Amino acid sequence: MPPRTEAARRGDSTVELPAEPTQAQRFGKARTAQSTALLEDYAELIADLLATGGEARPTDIARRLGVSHATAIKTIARLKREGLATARPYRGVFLTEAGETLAARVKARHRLVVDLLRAVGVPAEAAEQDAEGIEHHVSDATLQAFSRFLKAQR
Amino acid sequence: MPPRTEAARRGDSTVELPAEPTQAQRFGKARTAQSTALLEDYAELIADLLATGGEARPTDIARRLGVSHATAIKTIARLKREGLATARPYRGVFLTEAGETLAARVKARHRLVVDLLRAVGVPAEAAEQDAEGIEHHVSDATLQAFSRFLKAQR
DNA sequence: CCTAAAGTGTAGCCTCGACTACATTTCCGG
DNA sequence: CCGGAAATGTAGTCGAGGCTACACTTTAGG
Ligand SMILES: [Mn+2]
Ligand SMILES: [Mn+2]
Ligand SMILES: [Mn+2]
Ligand SMILES: [Mn+2]
Repeated sequence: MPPRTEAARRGDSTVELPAEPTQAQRFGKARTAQSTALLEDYAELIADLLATGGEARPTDIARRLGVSHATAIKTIARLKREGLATARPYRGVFLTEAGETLAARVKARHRLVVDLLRAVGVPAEAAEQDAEGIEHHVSDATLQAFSRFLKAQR
Repeated sequence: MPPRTEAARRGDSTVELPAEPTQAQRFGKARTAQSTALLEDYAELIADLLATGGEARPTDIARRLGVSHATAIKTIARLKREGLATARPYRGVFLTEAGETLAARVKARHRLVVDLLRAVGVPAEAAEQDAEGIEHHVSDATLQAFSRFLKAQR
């Protein structure tokens, strides 16, 4: 069953529209972003717990995320593997330099996304809810645009 | 090791800030949204292929998404399980009524997300790229706000 | 018409992220 | 000071979503 799609052959010198490889790259990047989303949320949350309560315990993390403590512990193991966190058994979780950097970036981004949603008229609770997922798919270019837009708003 | 977090006990009558169960629900919803993201992208793409080329073959779908054809076929099986698509062996994939409804909704939402990003100053390519991930986390309330904002823009 | 290339399908493997069940460690309160 | 509750850690299972390898249809084209 050879190609039925005779159009859109390689070799077209004149660009026209969202070509197939372009779309494939977009989907691929979106998949990559998703794979780091969980780590970002953990880093942000751990930093928050450390800042407020002074310690980040697996059970606290699990309760805040709405998952079992076993799940949290496994993901913390992944954070350690990726060099984002350390943990002393029965003594809580801590962020490495890289982890803190990530957390700070993620926190600022989260805030910016919520602010932009609010600025275009999204109700508070919907903005908070949607931002939790949206934030992981916002590129630097988009983030800068958000920032400029908010600055120009006032 | 009993609870160290004495504050924020259940029974607080005076609301104050993003409580723990609230945050857990947000994360949970974001996880749910993510689980349907792939099906949404497939539905949208299949509808697009059927509308333009007349047929949606596993290989075309795979190439457009940037995955192996085996992966595409497995996900198509999930679409069938969920009642969103049908397929006759060696004869391509089709959408059910539910699948078409989903595809239409997803396509409109995708467009709206891109338009809003562009409207707040996001460069074209970044808007297209980020929308691919963002779209799956935009609630109806947010979508309505986007629509209102764009209408008011002009 | 027949064959080889393209498409399709199946099987088996992997990682991630979720869960439950159970074992171990810590530490509070009587 | 010690017993039990809470927290922590470990093991095993599951489904989703990737992949490669291989077998089987279909069909274009010589
Ligand atoms: Mn998030
Ligand atoms: Mn966040
Ligand atoms: Mn998408
Ligand atoms: Mn889309």
